[in-house]
Amino acid sequence: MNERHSTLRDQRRAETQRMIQAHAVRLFVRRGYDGTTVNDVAAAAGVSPMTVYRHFPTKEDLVLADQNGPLVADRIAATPAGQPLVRRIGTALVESARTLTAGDDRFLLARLRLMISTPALRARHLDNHHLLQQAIVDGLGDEATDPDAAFRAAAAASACLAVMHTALVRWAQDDGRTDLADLITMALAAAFGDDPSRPR
Amino acid sequence: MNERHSTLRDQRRAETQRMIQAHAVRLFVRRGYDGTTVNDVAAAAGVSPMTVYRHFPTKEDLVLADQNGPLVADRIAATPAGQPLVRRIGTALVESARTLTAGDDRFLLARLRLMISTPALRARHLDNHHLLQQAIVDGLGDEATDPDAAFRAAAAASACLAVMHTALVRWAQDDGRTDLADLITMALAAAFGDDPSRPR
DNA sequence: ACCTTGGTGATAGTGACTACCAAGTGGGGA
DNA sequence: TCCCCACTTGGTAGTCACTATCACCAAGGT
Repeated sequence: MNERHSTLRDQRRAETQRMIQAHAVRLFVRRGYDGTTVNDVAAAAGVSPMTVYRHFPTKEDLVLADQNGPLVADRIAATPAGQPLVRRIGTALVESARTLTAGDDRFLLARLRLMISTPALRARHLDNHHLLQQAIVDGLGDEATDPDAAFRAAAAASACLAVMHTALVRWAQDDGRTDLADLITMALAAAFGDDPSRPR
Repeated sequence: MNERHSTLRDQRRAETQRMIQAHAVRLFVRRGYDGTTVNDVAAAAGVSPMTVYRHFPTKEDLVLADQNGPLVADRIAATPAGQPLVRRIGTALVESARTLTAGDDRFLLARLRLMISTPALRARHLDNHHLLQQAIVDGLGDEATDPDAAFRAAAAASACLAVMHTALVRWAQDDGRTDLADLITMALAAAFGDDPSRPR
């Protein structure tokens, strides 16, 4: 069939998505999330409302959509299996934060501030951790086969992700001045104990 | 003015709220959350849609509304300040779970299953932890005055709440057969390693 | 040259939610 | 006891997110 043929179409599709999202975030920042309708976004982007809904199923996705989720999950699955799970996940989260903040922070910060200040966005953003948590548990597949081990892994993963979210909130409040990786490290230490050498 | 005069009116108000919520959950369980409109709920409860919206600002509140939040926050504030925060919060959560499951579980379980299976409800339920987290940090007021201490407390609180949520999901999946307090204890041990028998 | 596929657009809905305004009712002060 | 008023409720008409269904067009492979 058509597996890798339609790279050009994929490129155009990705480009229109990026363009629509850029207009959306710009309008949301300027007029507020609730003060901006999807029709406004469509008009600003020069497309029909239908097109916006095709690329972003919900209005919230206009802010929340990114490709960072699987990246983090893969990084966690690649950590050595010997260490305790919270340390493995924590390390992967800190490394991901370093990668993420290496580029342009402004767009990321704008989106993050919207996510934190808007209840609907904050809720969905937290709920996305559910997917990441499942990906983590699945990525451990062979290590945690019985239900109890999977449950324990899920508990550890959710705790780490919640801690990261707290650090993200703090980072956004500080306008990105503090290093995100350091914030996550500090938050992880506060939650799980700050002894770096040995599992407690 | 009218401070404590209207106890009778408060009673009636609470009663109609309880009645509307009971009808709502019953319909949601039977026909599904998305398959039930607020008008359906209003009709089943014998009131106008307006009245439903007055008592429950959003459709989600028909499932999520309860009075357990402040109860937990108070219990945490009452824990001895000497112990590490995750242990204090964890203990309070386990005790709250015991209190909560002492009564009738069926209504609680039905609501919980709805919250877990319905994306919009799951998101809001997680977001409610944000309020509880803030209440915990505020309840510690005198103990954590500088911003860094508050940040660390927030990180610990969010981690504990996320772990509790994982236990709640497992509890609902087990139809409440396992003891909720035991599940929370196990999940806390998996995340924080403060299992008295064997730190991992 | 077909014609299949995928992106786009217009129309007409449904349903959650929000003013705004009208009416009844119970409770407390005169 | 009676009346006033706050509280609760109901109706109407709207906005807005989102969906279903139609048709159109522009590639891209055969």
